Amino acid sequence: MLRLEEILSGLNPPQREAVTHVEGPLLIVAGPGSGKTRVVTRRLAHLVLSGVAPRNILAITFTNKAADELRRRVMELGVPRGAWVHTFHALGARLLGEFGPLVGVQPGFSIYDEADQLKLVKDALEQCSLSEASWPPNVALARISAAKNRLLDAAGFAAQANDAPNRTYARVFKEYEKLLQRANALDFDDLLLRPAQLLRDHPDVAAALNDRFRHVMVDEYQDTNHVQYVLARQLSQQHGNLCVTGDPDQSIYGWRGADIRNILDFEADFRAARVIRLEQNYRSSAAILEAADALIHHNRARKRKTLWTENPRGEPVNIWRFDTGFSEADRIAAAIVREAAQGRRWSDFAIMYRVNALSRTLEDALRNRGVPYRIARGVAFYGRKEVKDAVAYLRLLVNPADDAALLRVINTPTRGIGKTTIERLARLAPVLRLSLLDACRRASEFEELRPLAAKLAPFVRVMDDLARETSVPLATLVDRVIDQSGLAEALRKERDQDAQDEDRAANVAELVSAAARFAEEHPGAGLVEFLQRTSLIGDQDTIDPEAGAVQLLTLHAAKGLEFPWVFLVGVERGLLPHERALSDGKDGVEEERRLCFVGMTRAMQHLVISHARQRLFRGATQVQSPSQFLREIDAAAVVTSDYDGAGESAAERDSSDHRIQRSEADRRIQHSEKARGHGSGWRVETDPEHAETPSRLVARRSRPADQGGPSSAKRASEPNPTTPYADWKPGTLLEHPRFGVGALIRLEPVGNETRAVVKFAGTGEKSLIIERTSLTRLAAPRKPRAPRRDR
DNA sequence: GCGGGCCGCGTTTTT
DNA sequence: CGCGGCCCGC
Repeated sequence: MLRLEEILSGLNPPQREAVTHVEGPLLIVAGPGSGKTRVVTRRLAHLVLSGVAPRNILAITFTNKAADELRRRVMELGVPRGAWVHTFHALGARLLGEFGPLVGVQPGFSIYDEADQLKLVKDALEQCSLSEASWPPNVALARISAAKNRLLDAAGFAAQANDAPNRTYARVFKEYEKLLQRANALDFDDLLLRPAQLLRDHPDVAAALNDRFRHVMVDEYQDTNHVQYVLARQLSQQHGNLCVTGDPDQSIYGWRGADIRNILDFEADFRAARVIRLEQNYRSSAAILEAADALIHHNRARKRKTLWTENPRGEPVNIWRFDTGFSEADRIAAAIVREAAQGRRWSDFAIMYRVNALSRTLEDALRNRGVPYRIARGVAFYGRKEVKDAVAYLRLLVNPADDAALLRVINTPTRGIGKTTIERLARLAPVLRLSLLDACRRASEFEELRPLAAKLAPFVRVMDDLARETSVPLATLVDRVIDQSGLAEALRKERDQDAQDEDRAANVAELVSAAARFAEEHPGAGLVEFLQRTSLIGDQDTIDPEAGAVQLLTLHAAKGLEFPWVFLVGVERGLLPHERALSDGKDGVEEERRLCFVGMTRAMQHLVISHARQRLFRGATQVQSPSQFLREIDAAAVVTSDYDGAGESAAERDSSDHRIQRSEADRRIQHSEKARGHGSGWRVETDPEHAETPSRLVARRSRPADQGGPSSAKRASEPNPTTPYADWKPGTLLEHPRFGVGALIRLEPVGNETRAVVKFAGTGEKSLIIERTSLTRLAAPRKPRAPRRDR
């Protein structure tokens, strides 16, 4: 059971003060590494200890990952279940599930993602007879989104549109809303806007929810936009028990509508608000903190905050200068290999950059040196085309009015239903006041559609057959949908024919596992809940700091994470601060500075900030100059090294320099070898438990083995190449064309097939159906790992 | 209806 | 340089 001493143990005075604050508005300004999550979880526990029922507590986060983490940690503290812990969007969806009809939202509504939205806007433009050339759909969409963030619906936007372009956008907005409503669909912004309207227009609901949620907590408050601010306010207006946590210095989503003033003005907005500052940093060395603090002091839009730490000073922050992005990448890869040889785990390192485009060079360098890595970007699982297709079938099943879903799948896999057919359908369905699916179904009843009926019939039959089976267990249903829609077969055929490096059939099969897992974790939940969840999952949720690999990520993706070693690359004018932000004036630059601050403060022990004098960008070499931010970092905390520049000192010309030169030659060798099918790769020692420790991860090089890598480590013994998987043991080395080499963790029977759970050092853990994927036992010599995009 | 090829474009992206 | 969208030809 909960005990006060336990809840307060190990807390510093301000942390303790924050945890024990119960009544009234509270702002916790939490600097980086100040134990914020700890305070939030303990505070929630303390509320319960003081007599608040868990079900009367609402905690709002920004990512699913943060919500899951908070839920888990609160439970570990011994707090009984019952508190609502959600992202803003999931909360909105849940409230609309309950009160939706009051604001015109019907049960079973679909949530449209950006692709769906874009399609809808294009349709709306067409309806308004506007050309996409003069009225770029993404601009229109941005206006609509911005309007919704300001709590304006189509009518509200029209009312305040006082110039010609905005009046046009207002027409598009109105049409867009009409299409959404016809599909019984909501976009992401609606998940916030509608609940805000609900609470505004229905005081009884507002009162009931204030009564239900006696205590409201909002995390990452610096990143709230206007609707979120309004929603937080509405939900706590009557009791005033709103506790927000955040750090204005880490507000990095202004470009997306986040309003830093929400946190800066909290005290003015919520009278008698208590403000508690968490300023002691437990994460970073004193040198790192000092450097970051010096940088952020150049911002004007801040809240007073004095960061300090009791941590040792540590090494100075390193600034590394390079001639090219290539030598930058290779030097970093080499440094990681050298550190790894000393016993650092691969997952101790992160490489951060402002734009995704910078990741390629780094990937190449890491691959060349046999370093396993993971990228936070990339098409996340639910973003993959084939998965979205499968999900669209499910959406259509739940919401037959979901026209966007229908358009996605009506000819996927191909059924000979093409542009003309679809156009005719789309033109007539609204006239007949039918959803597209109903129009398909009843095509033979209408003269204009009758010629199409024969072609449409098989598709309609698929949907009708599936609709009759929705009572089977979730995973079974998902499996049937994939199977009976013909998706499974089409993807299998595709795989067998053109042996591409991505196993899309395995990806949709994985959706079945995801459904099974969901059903297990959420007993009683059905397809509707599963879909709601999948619609709200983002890339962020795929970052796994524990994976046995170096993590590559954008600065935006880095927030909330920490790593013993951080490399911040490409810190050059035009890149960080980014040129597009420079044109936004001072506010733009301040946000870029905060971004840099976020990156720096992810580092625990070692921080390397690098820049190159020239960089290959968009096929052309660009001359780059160092970022102004480098000058703003306290010189006393920094050591600068010029790696291949002309003006370097003799002291700088150490062995690492030679390493670079040699590695340049190596790269060329590797390049030609790759072309001949002997590319580099890595292999995993046979103990998956320790797959991430460098001593077990053996870089396999085609060049001589004295390259400074962990080459002294034991080599994996060559596995027997031709044994059926029945005798595959944990630790067996397997190869997958997409994920590379991994170690088997376990086998599980799935019907009459077998699932292999495999830990890939690059990608992390995956479960794959052996029969349906080309998972092979590693044979020597290994084939080149399918290159992601080598030339 | 579908695939090949060409053209244009290219921050960041919690949901 | 690489991707995605779009157009055109089969």
